[in-house]
Amino acid sequence: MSLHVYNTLTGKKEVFKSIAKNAVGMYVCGPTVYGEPHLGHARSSITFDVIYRYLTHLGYKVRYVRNITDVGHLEDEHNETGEDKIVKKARIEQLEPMEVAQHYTNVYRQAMHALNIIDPSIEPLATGHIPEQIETIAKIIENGLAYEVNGSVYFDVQAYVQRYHYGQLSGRVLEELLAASRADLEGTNEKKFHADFALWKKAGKDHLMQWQSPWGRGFPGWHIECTAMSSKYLGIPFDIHGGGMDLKFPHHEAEICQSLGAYDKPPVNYWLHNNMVTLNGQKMAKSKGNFITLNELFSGSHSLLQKAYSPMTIRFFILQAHYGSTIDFSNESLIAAENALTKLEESYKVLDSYSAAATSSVDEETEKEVLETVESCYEAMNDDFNTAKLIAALFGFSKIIHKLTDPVRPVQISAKSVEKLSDTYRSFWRDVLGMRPENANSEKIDDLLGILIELRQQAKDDKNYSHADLIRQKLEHLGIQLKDGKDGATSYFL
RNA sequence: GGUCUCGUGGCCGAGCGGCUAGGCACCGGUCUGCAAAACCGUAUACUCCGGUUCGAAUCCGGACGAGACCUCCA
Repeated sequence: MSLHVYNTLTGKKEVFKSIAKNAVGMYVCGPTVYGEPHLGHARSSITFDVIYRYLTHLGYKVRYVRNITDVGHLEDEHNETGEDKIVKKARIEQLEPMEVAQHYTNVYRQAMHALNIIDPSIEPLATGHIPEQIETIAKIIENGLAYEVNGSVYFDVQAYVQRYHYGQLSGRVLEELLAASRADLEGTNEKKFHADFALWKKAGKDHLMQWQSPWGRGFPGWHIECTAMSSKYLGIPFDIHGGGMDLKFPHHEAEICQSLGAYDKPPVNYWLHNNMVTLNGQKMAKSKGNFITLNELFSGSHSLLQKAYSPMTIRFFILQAHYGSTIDFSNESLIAAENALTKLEESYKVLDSYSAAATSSVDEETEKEVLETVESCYEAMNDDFNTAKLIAALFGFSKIIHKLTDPVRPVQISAKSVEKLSDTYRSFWRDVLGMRPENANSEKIDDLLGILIELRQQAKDDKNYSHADLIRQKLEHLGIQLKDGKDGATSYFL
């Protein structure tokens, strides 16, 4: 089966076909850097990280662009007191707006690295592309699809619908937008039509982030940066545009308008949207104040957290569900994820140190299982990046590995099959799912535990089991687990 | 109010018309000084009511429930 993706634009699973034969252009909406990154950000970045990794695994050369929105945009566009979010944060924290943006950009990047997310090929900043945005806006005006009022520029939706189909992505129709109109809020509005959206906003004197433009001093509208930057680095149209579900409307709908408005071409062939992380069934969001930041998860410092959860646990937790479904946060499911992750990680280590004994007897049944499981790994990922199914397949591998290394009656398979199993497991576990071992044990710890294991062994030899158990128990309290193997050797797990 | 999505066993979560998803937890067994791990085995499902079909968790209609978007949001 070839790669199929669920295209939110058409609402269907489609065969994925890239524009260039062996290359893919992918753009994903990154964060607005005015606050701590939370679980929701992790979901989006992990989703597209795995998509990026899998496309690369399939042999595509991927140019992956993920922006940083470092202009805060308005808290409330309809209200004159609407304040730029980054500017507001800067006022509260008594910093330069760019200090705020820089700080949260740094925090975001650190968290991404902790989650083993590969850096995008290009990570453009909105403020670094003001000329490009102005240029794009000018093109739209030139094409008669935007108008200037009082130093601000708005997209002319009414003119747009004369030429193009509006609401393709969000399924919204203009009549609906009219019906939902907040006419009562529009007293001071400059827009000709309430569905029009800002491309450029005039800045007041005390607005801290502002730039010179053909329309006077101001700052760009929220949606235009993605159009300007994606077209600059990926061309038009490009292959994949990703982001959270909540961005479908108005943000992505506006991007389609802007792209058609400026270039007469739709921006992208495949729209992919990840679903939300919920907390007690409610969307986790900054604006709702019910979010848990990534650093809180890593350290366990949040009243809702029973314990700290490692970055890989978070990553695994998210990958256990398909990206298109919501996932509900709970301590129970995080702990379950932690246990499951440990199992797969241990099987991986066992396999890593396994070498097939030279033998002529080969278990046909197991041989077949290996091939089938390899197959199901690809099937899972080709089916719209179904990581939940992939993980189920990896547990299949785990079972096979334990059969091979059974201390009593190990099953034999051919060296070729072992290699196949090993390569596939490594590819999918490490390269595609991006799971990395977390406890790089320092040599000192290894030596120290070696001493304790030796002392315990002496106690065991003397049949002083209470002493032996005491050592094991005390280590257990420190989170170190001792396991006595069949061969008499003891191993430890942090 | 409008648009849309979803409702699976104790918990999480695949499934898109017939064939064991998987994980976590639980229980029984093998192994072990005891644990742990591993292995073998048992159990627990498809919100409700109609319909289509030889056959439905899966398709259609309805009810109830939950959520998302319609303002900034991953």
